[in-house]
Amino acid sequence: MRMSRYFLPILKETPAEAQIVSHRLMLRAGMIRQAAAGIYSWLPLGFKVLRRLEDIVHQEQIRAGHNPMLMPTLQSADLWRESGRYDDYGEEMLRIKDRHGRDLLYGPTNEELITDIFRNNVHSYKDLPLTLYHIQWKFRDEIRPRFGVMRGREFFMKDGYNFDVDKPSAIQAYNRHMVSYLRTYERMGLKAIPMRAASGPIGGDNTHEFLVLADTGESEVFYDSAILDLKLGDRTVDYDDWGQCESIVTEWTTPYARTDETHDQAVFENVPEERRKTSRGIEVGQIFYFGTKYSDAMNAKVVTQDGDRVPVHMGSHGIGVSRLVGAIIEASHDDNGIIWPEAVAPFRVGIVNLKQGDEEADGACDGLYKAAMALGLDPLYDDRSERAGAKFATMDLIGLPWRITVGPRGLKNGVVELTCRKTGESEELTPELALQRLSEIYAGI
RNA sequence: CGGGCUAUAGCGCAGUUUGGUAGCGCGUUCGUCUGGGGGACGAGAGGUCGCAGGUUCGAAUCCUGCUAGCCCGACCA
Repeated sequence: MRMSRYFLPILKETPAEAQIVSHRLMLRAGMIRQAAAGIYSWLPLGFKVLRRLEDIVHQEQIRAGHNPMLMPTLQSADLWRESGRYDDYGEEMLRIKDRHGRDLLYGPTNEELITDIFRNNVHSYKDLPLTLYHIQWKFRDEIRPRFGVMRGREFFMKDGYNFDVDKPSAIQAYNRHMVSYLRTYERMGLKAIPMRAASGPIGGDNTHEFLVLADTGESEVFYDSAILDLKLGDRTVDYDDWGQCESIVTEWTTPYARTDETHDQAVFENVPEERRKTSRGIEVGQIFYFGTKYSDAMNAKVVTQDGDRVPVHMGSHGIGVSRLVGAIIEASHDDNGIIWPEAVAPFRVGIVNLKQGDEEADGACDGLYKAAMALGLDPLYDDRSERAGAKFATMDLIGLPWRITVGPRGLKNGVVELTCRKTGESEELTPELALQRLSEIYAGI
């Protein structure tokens, strides 16, 4: 993309309403604009990041054998009356009437709808296990939305639901989800720690939250620092292998890691003192096993091998995709702006032309730009007639992981400069070598 | 929902106390000079002062009502 044709309304000054760093940077970098309290438009740069995250979530869910689908944002109140949650959910649920006076709601989650789909179409144990998920906009009418996309009213979320014939296989689904989530966050360049959680309004006993450590996090967290060293890396996971999933879950849930809701100081003190850490965390996902809560209420039953009709065991699992955009920025930025992990960067490389209008510089940049596109490097070429300082400041603000700087001084010697946003380190290379280097970096991502 | 606060040009703000017809910085447009970390000079454009009503010769300024947004708390992925 050429910046001269890109819609990138960056702000030099910080808008008054933004309090935390991710909100400030998302506004300044032209990623979002507020439409109403807690409701945002995603401008091209923000939308690109959102899509990158969505893609990663889909890939990892499909890899785990889960079925992508799409449910509507608006739901009929009737199903929620059936589960009893129409009254339980309270003011957070946005209630709407259609022209016929029928009660609708903007879905804050989808247990009822998915259970309805399930009970109408699945009747036998032979169709299990089954996990359905979608990535869709949700709405919770928070009393006080704040912190930009971190706590908006409208948010983009992956929510998935597993259906199993009994508890052991539902626990395998739980484990499978934990592993797939660990992979998902790791691919995004994030350290998200599974922590034992309280179950909240969805219900159930078996639940973990995934938290990204950041000073601005909403939860206080207590953990054994040994958990930070755990990595899936390039381990291959067979999601049908119950033993393997269980051992990975055991590995990740053995070190102490809890939020303030479930924290137990006595247990925590068994952790060696030097590894005992307290911090704040942003919740970016949660998994639940809640048994037959909804299948009982909504009569979702399957026939077992023995011919019995039993309520199906369920769990639900969520990843806050739009919130992750903010969480990643909270965890990865400096005074100059955002620092995107390579896997989620909106563009993989920025090309800065230091002397727009100079025949040699323009020519070199055009060549680099086309070659980078051909290599799939998705470059953003700053071809504006701005001065060097303004172009650098823009690139730093929007946080592309790599920058190629092209100017007359280097071109005299046949080189351009490749700079890493994160470390600030630069290297002079021929344009060909710079592209080759980037291809290698991105080959594994 | 309780407490506090704000609303003036695209953004950040001053002006409101003491009423006299709106200003600064950034951005933006045009021109010239520039050209490796938000450059300089010159000339422009841009505002029903959140909305409605009232007081007054006259309201951004005073009064009443409303709306929207922000912060703290409770709540929350």
